[in-house]
Amino acid sequence: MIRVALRRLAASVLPPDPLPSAGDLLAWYDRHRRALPWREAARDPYRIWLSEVMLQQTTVAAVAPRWRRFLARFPTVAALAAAPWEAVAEEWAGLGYYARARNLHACAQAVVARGGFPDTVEGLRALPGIGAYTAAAVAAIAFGRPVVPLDGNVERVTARVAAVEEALPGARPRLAALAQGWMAQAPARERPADFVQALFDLGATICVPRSPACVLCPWQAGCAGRISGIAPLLPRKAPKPARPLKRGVHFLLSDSAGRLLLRRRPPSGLLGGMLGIPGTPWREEGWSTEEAMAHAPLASANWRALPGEAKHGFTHFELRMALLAATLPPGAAVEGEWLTPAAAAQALPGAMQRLLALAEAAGAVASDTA
DNA sequence: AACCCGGGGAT
DNA sequence: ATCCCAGGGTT
Repeated sequence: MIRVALRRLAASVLPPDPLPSAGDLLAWYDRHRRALPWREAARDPYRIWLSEVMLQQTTVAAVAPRWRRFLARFPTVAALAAAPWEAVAEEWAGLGYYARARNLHACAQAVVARGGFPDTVEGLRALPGIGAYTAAAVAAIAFGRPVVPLDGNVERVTARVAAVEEALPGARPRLAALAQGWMAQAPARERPADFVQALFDLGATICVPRSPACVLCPWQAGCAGRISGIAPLLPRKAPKPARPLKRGVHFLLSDSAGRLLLRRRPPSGLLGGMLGIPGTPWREEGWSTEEAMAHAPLASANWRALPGEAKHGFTHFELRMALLAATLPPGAAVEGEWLTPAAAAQALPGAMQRLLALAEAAGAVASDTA
């Protein structure tokens, strides 16, 4: 209450904060911009869009090689649209947030159907997998629209420069308005693509979450957070709840050729549309052997428990999986797809790869270290 | 508004 | 162990 009163008093007595200089930031960007693969080519909306979707909650270092590999396999939006889902899923395996891949595929088909990418925020926003952030990012970077996408970098830079003490996510509209106000200045509005990427680079290389390098910052002189000494504490965030522990039991069935039984998971939900190793649902209560066996792909087989557990952390829960292994009895038929261990390691999400590693450590599958 | 959805790197 | 990352969809 006292703080709010003081801020009101200050606002009534002191002149308004000077706007950060877009020119200073752009001059810094011209000297220190990161060399990223999607900045090398001309402004191809397909390549920009692909990079933005891959970069959702995924680091630049992880995306760069996958972006190149994806484009080598699907060089155009038409090629992506025409590809079968299985090929897209295989190419996305390991990148996480698999709804991104499903929406990417649907978006490519929608873009081809309408004859190309829309060049406005509203048009982009209507496409599958394109939310407020990606619409603004593609509009600014690929089409030169003067809009600022609000990502984690821009949130952090803006909260610090303006010393916004309100916690996320409540502060988001205020931060977006502040950043959009900067874009309205010259020369930012003449270089929208560079200005938003300059904000990204500032947040990624100088205005980092912990220990920001304020002495190197082109905006240090006008940064209210630095001046008041609270920059490293911003932006404030609402506390997150603890993650529960869940357990599951999985079944690794090998045929006489050493191939493994996998099944395609349901198209929506956790790891949706991806291949998986058959198993029980994942729940907080543990599984008895009898109870788990009801979920086995084949009841009559030489199932044996492998030592240890596979652990995997998801955003909202921690997972521990036990693994039973068996070989396919002659003449038995089961539903699913048979893949070699090497092919499985290529196609499976990380959680399932943990199970494969457990099996390899127990000598239950051929380790493909060749 | 609340909840769901991966994986990897830095600290 | 925790935080963070060029977020989006569903209900």
